[in-house]
Amino acid sequence: MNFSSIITNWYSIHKRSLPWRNTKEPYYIWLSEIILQQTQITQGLPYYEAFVNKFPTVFDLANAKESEVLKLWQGLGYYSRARNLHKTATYIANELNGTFPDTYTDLLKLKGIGDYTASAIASICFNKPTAVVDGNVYRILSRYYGIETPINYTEGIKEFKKLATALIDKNNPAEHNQAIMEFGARQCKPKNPDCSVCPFKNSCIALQKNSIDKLPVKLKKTKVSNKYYNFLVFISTDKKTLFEKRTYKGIWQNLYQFPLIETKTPLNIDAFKASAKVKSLLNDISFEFSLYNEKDIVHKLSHQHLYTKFWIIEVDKLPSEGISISELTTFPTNILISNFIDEFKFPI
DNA sequence: AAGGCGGGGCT
DNA sequence: AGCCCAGCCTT
Repeated sequence: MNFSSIITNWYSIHKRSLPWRNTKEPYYIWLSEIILQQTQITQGLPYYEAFVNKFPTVFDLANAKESEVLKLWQGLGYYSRARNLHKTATYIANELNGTFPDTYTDLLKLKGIGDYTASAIASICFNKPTAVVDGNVYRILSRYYGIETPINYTEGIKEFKKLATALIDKNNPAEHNQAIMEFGARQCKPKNPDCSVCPFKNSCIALQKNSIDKLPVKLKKTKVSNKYYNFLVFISTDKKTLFEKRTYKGIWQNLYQFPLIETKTPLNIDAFKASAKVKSLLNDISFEFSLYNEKDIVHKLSHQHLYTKFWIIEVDKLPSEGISISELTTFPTNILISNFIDEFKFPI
């Protein structure tokens, strides 16, 4: 049996039942692929269900406001996916009459669709022999063939794409692609795979050379920077607060948050009171403030650690136009703000 | 070519 | 604490 047959045989026995495996409708496959980018199935699954429920067709998604899409995406991370999802839905609904492109090349032109996703949709929906190369495929191929080329540089990316393309079953690319990814997720796992039950145990180079835990090779280290976030949680006597949209580039673009003072070093109470933002906002206003959390809440992103304080500022009247506290949960926010709103006892 | 972009789970 | 996850976009 060749590589593809072994993989698809394994898949026919071990595959999980997942909602997007019951359809070849491009809209649903696209939705699932975007949600699952850099996201484990257990984390993405409830979001997929929510999106299918709220936006059953690409037209429903296109007709929504971006803030509605972000609200449903809240907590999933990599929010550019949601913004691009909405942009592409609008394009497909309005310019393509709701019909998805059916080739790798045309799919690749869409916002938010790169090599992996174009290959996935073209193969699963349109039976094109376009091989997917995701984290699972890198791991399986590097181990099985004992390939030590780093997977995060151009040379490795091209080498693995070429190999995956050579291996794909042209008669059944949809099944092949899904099978190899499921095999990577369930059998050829990153840590402690049970190679004793692997169908490739007699031919896997890494297993023979005892190098399973060294492959795939990935060189870059993401360096993490520390930042100090001070959120200003205003509470007025008429039960309003200030909530702002992050319109600038960077993390959490187009999500909402309390007014923020960002510093490179911790902000003590005196520095907080002396800060330009506090002064400008609270000039000529009487207020009382307290600190919600004495110890910083540490919010860890892949490339930043955010040491966060929430400052509670009670005022008679807001320094500028605000929103009703009861409306807070209708705005899309990051998980940090969302958790605070859930846990803090606002006087509603 | 390199770096930014989230949040959760596992070891 | 570090790595990984059905990657993509901008610079």
